[in-house]
Amino acid sequence: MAISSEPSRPYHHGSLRDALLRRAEEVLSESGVDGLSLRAIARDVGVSHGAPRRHFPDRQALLDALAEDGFVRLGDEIRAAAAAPASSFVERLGALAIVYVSFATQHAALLDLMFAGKHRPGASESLYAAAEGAFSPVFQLIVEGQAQGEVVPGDVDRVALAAWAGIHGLASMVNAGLVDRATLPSLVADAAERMVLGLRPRG
Amino acid sequence: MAISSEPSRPYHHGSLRDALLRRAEEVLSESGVDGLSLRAIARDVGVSHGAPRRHFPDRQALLDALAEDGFVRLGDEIRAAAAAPASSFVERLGALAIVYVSFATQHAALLDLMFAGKHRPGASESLYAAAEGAFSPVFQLIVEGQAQGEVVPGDVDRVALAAWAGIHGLASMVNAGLVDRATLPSLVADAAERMVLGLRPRG
DNA sequence: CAACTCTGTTGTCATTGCCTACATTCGATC
DNA sequence: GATCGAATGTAGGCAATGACAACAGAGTTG
Repeated sequence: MAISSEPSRPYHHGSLRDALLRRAEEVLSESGVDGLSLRAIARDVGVSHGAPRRHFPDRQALLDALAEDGFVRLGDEIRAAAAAPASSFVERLGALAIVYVSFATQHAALLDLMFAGKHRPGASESLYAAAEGAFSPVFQLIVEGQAQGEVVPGDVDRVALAAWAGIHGLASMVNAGLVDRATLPSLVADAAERMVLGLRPRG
Repeated sequence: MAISSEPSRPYHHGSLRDALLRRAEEVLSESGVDGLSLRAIARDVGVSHGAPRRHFPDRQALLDALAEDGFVRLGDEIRAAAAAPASSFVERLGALAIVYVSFATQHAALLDLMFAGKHRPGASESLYAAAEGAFSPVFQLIVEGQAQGEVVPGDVDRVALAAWAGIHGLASMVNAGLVDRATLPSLVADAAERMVLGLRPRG
């Protein structure tokens, strides 16, 4: 299970922080947050139990870093989907929704971490930044939609939030085990359709 | 903090299970799941650290029981809202949504527990039953709506899930701290409207 | 009253997170 | 390139925790 690497490890690992995060994420997806122990991860990586402290003041800091990393990766995927060629606004937004649900369901434990971290008072500034960065393509797309008259005008934050709630809720319910995984794709399609429908300017 | 009660406690507490659950729920809402320690709760209730084991084989069992209790109480509130006099289908369904979001946001940590438990393999049968029982009024209402032609026909589970995703997602995002609490009521109203809109037969 | 079962107590153990002192390495400055 | 301070890792210790086992009191049932 340990990330086996150089046979004779130098005193300084060189990239301990990254190694810890990598291993932590493995454990996270295999055993959930509760199964994540700093000491065990240190063992797996091959350092002493005190070493992680130099990079993460406490366990929560490690979890925050994982969450932040999660937002970054989610942001990458969303950005890629947003950049992909798409004919219509609807198609474009639908693609983002699919990417989101896909990420959320493939990294259930990580998603919990990501959304548990935001409301913690002491959460780092960079976590917030990462979260905002991840969702910025969505906001951007909605602003474009508004400009093109495809989306109801109004405060973007509010409009986006309302629209995205259905997508996030679906992902959340899948992770809770309320949804048969096989029916997920069609549900996502439905949700995306409903989202676009809900965004339409109403006469 | 402890639930002070009878001065000279008999050897047998009489209702230890309930007392533990009550105290656990207090701790849960004050300090979250991570702050919940079996030993601390036992201390608070005034029993030895081994006593809880007679009622909950391990910590997870206590959490499951909390979740189950949460579903029961949520069910009570939903049922009450469903039973309340309401003129229209729309109004009725909106009332359920409000009750749900209200419960979810007032018991954020508990909600996490409730929805984390469902996908755990070893979760007890009664937890599932409680969850289904809590949501049954929603299903029932949607079936009625379908009968009255107010709701698109089709598999109830699927329709209800799709509709409820927006509500649940909104609650989830509020708990994540993405929503200013002041704007919540109007957002819930929006979400409910969108939900009803999405349920309408199209055609 | 005697066996039996529940329920609670006490003591123990491994694990864990966090802390402090110490060791080794790296890097900047002279 | 030597020196000194900062960064990084090690070793040991501590209190708290969850799980477990052996035991004890209390109620129950024959």
